[in-house]
Amino acid sequence: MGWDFETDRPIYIQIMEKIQLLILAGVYPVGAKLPSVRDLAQQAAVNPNTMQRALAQLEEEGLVITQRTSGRFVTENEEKIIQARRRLARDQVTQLLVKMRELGLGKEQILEIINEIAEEMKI
Amino acid sequence: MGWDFETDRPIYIQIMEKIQLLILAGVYPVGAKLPSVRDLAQQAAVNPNTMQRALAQLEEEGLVITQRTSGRFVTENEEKIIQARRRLARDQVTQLLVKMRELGLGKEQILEIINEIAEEMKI
DNA sequence: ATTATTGTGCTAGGGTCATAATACAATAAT
DNA sequence: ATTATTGTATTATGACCCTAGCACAATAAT
Repeated sequence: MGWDFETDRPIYIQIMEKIQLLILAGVYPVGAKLPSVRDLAQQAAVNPNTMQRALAQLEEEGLVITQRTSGRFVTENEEKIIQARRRLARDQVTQLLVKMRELGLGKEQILEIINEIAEEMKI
Repeated sequence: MGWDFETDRPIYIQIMEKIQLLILAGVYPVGAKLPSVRDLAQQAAVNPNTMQRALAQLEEEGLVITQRTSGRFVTENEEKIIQARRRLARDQVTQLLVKMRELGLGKEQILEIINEIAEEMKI
């Protein structure tokens, strides 16, 4: 199968973001063991080098901890996860509002579109 | 000066998106002449080849028309611009809602964050 | 004790992206 | 008529990305 990647951004960054999202969403819970580099690489249909690179990056964010020969684990620090989730959500919203304002839309128009699409997506 | 670019995506794509946004926002009005490839390249502090590539791409979207030796112009077809603006706005919102849902947030929480940030941005 | 699994490191090759430096043809400007 | 401006094309070079195919050291599993 493999994961879906956009063609215009480095794969290793998209992998990083995807795994981060899985952690923030609780798919990989606090303290859980991540699959091995090789397993994840196979899941994503990507070269192990690329997956290794993504995971090494993820480590710098502090959400993941490496134990040299037993594997990688989601941090036990739940507060860090909560804050990262909050920050990601706020960043996404900020990014949207900036772009909508650049398009010349006001708050009312923005909320209208959001409600319209939320309806379509059954949120 | 030069424009701001993210480091993780091709510059020519970011240029394409930026000029498209300027057109949709009316900074380059219907029928207006765009600056020349060389001028735009200098404004953006980018190689003319890169700017040329971005503009050639923009052309395929149909928002811009080229006249071989007099320059490039925003399309006279205002309806096309309106539709493109509407589509961009909807795509941005959809993209946000998908990500927020992946984060496990519900509609109420999403709207709360939006209002909070809209307040901070004085929208 | 042996084997398997873990993260990690290395080199080589092909592809895309961006820059640099020219060049050309068509037409607008003078 | 001459010059300047326009989009466009070409070649070369360096950087980064991704894959491929290895290899090694430490430890978990047997």
